[in-house]
Amino acid sequence: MAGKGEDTRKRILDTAQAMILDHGYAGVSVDKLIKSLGLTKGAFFHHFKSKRDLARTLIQRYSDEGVQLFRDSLARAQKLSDDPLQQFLLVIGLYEELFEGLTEPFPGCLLASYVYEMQQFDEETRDIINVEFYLSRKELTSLIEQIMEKYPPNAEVNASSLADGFMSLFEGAFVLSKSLKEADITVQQLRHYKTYVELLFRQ
Amino acid sequence: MAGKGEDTRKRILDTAQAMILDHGYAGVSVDKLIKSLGLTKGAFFHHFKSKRDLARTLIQRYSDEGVQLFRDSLARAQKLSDDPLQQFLLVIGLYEELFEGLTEPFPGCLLASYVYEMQQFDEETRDIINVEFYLSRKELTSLIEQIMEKYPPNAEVNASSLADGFMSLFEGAFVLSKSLKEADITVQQLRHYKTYVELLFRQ
DNA sequence: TATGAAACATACCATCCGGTATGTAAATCA
DNA sequence: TGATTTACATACCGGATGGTATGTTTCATA
Repeated sequence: MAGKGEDTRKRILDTAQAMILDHGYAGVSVDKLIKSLGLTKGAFFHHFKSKRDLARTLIQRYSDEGVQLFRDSLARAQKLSDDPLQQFLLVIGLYEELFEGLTEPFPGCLLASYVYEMQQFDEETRDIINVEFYLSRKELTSLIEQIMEKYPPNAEVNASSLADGFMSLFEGAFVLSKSLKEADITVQQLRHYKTYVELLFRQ
Repeated sequence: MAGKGEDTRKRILDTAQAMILDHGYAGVSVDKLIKSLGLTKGAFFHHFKSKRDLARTLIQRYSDEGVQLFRDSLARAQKLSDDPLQQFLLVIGLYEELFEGLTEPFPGCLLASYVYEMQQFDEETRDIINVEFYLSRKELTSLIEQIMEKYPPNAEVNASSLADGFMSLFEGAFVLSKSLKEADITVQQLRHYKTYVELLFRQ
């Protein structure tokens, strides 16, 4: 059971994240944030000791959710197949499902938003972003290496850069999607990535 | 011959662009900008009637340069080959060359930087970004359609989403590159894209 | 060499910014 | 029930912000 305090804290985080993806971190003042929440400064600084504290908490939450989503997806895929290639294709399919239903463009990636304002943040906050990308790369690379051992690729490719390609896909698709206001760009790029993997490892 | 005024104007634009890619648009105050340039407010507001004016001028210049680069690359490729597939592969190769020599990560794409602060800008500025993506997509799609007519693809793909993939590649690679401070991510992703195109259209 | 415009510099302003100090109602619990 | 903590609200502060008004210097040109 979440108390009222935790509920308000979550409301602040959710609203802040949505606003930051549209205005940027520096573009979201504490005043504007609390006004759109119907709160006061007292409330905000009760839950977060500074704006930097909010920024750090926010990106940590976002990063944790991202890692969790990937691990859950992989776990589901591993239950459905023992073959690493099939597992990877299933994971891609699960991400497709996530973005298939959207009528509006995905609001964007908070990591990318931070990356383009990197100097606004302290080292601890910047490190959270780094760790997220390193961790995702590591786990994805491990899966792709299993695939490459079993299926010799039809072109000279490198496992970790193929993993980077998967992460990069979302970052790129989100930017185009946000600007062009087209909801289906991410799904289309996921399908291209899936096709690429199939063409690479198909005998 | 550029007078001293035009030179200062260019210096402001160049410095502003570099700073915005690190701090975000809202994170670069006019004060900080002129301080790092060794100028005064009088100088800045002589060259730009407002900060918004700087933002608009900056993104227009960046967009124009991007379109120009693509058209130049395509023109060079067309001189080297009559085949649309070879032309596309050559264009990708030319972009590879551009990013091959870098020792530091590419500072990022100003369009993406703006996209993640979209609400900071007026409609005219937002439109410049839109037009850039639409135009690039259109010209790239046209080339890919020529390829598809001549070479039936080995998988069911769509020309415009494949074009989106090329633009998306840079946006994604820049984000990873900036965060991980690895200079070669963009080149690696360009090589993957080239491999994908080859696998798609190879008989 | 006089003149006007371009290219800056200086001083100032209203507003907004993150942050603090203090107060208070409500929930928790010994 | 009394004491303490949690969860807010109010009022205020010093500094930064974008922008303006008013200079001064440089420089081409007539």
